[in-house]
Amino acid sequence: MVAQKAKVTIFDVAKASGVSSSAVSYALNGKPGVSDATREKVLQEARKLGWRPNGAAQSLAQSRTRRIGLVLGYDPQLLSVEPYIMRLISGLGSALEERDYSLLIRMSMDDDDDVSILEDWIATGNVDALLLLNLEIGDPRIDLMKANPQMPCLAIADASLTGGLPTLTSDDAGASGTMIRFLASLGHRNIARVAGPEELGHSYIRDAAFSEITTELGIRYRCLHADYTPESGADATKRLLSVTPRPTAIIYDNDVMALAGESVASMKNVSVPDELSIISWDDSFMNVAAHPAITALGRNVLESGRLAAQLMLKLIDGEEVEDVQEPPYELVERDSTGPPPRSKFAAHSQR
Amino acid sequence: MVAQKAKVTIFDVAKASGVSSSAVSYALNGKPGVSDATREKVLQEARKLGWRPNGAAQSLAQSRTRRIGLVLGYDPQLLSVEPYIMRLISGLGSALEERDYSLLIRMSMDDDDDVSILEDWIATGNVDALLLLNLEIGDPRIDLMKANPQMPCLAIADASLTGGLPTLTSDDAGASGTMIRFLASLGHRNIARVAGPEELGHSYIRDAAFSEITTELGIRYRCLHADYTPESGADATKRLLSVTPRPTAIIYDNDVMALAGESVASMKNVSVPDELSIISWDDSFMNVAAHPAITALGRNVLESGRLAAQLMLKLIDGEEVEDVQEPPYELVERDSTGPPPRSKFAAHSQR
DNA sequence: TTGTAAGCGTTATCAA
DNA sequence: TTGATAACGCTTACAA
Repeated sequence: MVAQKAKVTIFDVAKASGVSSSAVSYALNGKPGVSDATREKVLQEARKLGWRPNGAAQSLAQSRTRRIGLVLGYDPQLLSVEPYIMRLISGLGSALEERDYSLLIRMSMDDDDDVSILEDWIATGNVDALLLLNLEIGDPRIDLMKANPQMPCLAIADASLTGGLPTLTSDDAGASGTMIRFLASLGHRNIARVAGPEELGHSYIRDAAFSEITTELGIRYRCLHADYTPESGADATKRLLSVTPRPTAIIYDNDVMALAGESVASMKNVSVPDELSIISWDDSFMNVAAHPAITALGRNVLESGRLAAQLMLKLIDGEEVEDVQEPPYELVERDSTGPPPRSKFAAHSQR
Repeated sequence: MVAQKAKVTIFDVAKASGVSSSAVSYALNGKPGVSDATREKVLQEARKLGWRPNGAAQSLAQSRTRRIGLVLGYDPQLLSVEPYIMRLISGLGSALEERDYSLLIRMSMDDDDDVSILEDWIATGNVDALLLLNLEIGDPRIDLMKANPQMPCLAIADASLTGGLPTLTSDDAGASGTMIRFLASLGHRNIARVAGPEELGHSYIRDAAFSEITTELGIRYRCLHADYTPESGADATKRLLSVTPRPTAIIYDNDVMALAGESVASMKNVSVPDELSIISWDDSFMNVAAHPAITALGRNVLESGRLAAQLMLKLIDGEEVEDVQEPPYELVERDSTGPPPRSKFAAHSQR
């Protein structure tokens, strides 16, 4: 009842209950091997003494830590620009909580660091499973995990990037199609995209999908790579708005760049959505707060996090895990999208 | 060199080096008690075998986990709206990394949960120190920590809320003064504030400071409490814009609400900054991306995180820690602030 | 300088 | 159903 100052161990509980430490262990863990009477007695004494299992001892004995490891790339800019990570952590955390697991986080300063932290965790047994994010093409982490198949590991990425590791796949290609077709259905035939950094795995997937689908639909498409910051988004937008014929719609790979793009349009007196449609990849409060509110491709990141946690727990339990698809993207139509300016003539009206 | 499948222990290293396990331990930990020759030999064999200390065993033997605990309130909305937490985590993580510490995170679903997670960590010894955020007035966590003085604990909050616990104080009162005086110097005599939830400790501090300072300066001040979401920010803005005489400047307690407020102004054809000045408390990419770009009160949250980490490490080392001040807020002037509309007449022009 | 052995607090095996 | 007792892998006091 009362929290004890001195640590109370199972031996204290054993003495108080008048039984051995092993009986106590069985009783406290709900395992067979003790009579109901002593079990009752032990539980009572344990509660009375305020006993709680020592984490390190438990980990040592069971080689199980009840922790899941996540290495975050140290890029304060990216980390704070992207609501994604925090939402993912929320989802992970809430699902882990249900199983009394916690999330162990370390920060890597560069890619080598990233790998060595993972190596450390694998070797020291400090976590029960690993979650891999932001895989790049030919990512060294994949080889590392293949060399250590005993460590459960889940990747969140397009399956083409994960080399056969258990994967929670994001449908970036499908989402690309959704957006292009949405714009096409509004009448747009000349669209542009302000993408994220080229070396990121999902940028690569998106790049490929966009090229393919726009070609297929006979839509003019132009892509500029930026770095997710408002400055880079504004910059790319300025360049795109000076191209002739000017694209009638721009898709931004994140919300900050979309907002920055909308600001540029406003400054240049390019009316949104009358003269220019804007879509943001990944939805957030920013899109709602903007004026006009920005149409966005949203996904339930929280649910992704929960799903990822559940899959890792399965892996830890030794179950087979098939690749699972993230909750699908959904287009949230707001006020920043509309038909292109009088289709045919738009291309001529500016020179 | 090559990663081993089977776990290699100090006994393996001992056998390979032809010495005892304790000699190995001394050698590997750089402690005196072994000759340079054997130390050399042991280090060499350890590397050859790919030995790494087992985390659980080390924790058990030293009662030291090299982990710091952080409980996050599960409010996906707040967590993702606020770049603050992610930036703080980045700062914490980077400083902890330098000392090979990691961050253990759990998610609490409500206040009771919060306390019981902390209790659990204290009792099971799963972390070496705790970081407390978002303290409320009369927060139960303070009593908990006072009842367990053996657990190092740092609070990030105004010192008036932390009941004597080691504290990294944020100067919310001072910051309030900075903003009010800035607006006053521009000529504003009628300002409003869209605040965060009333029950939050720092809202309370800000509320008090604002009332006091505006009274002192003879400035008309009105405050509406919202909940950090764009909807609530937009709502509050609408109400404030319909008050007579209309405030000539609005301060928002976070950036999302500031952006939403700016959108409302734009919709109502209230020109920013000509007719209305806007300031955001806490700076982020949103403010830069907005149009007009939003003047904001920024602070180096990353540095706060690093500072907090260093203080906790000191506490863990048993050093005394005096209360420390967070890096100061700084006003970043952008395009959303300016003098009020022809002072005297502004109040009359609307009825 | 070195090795032996006793913790650290559990879990789990094996006789009794 | 019980209670010794041996892991788990490391640190460290104490002997040699």
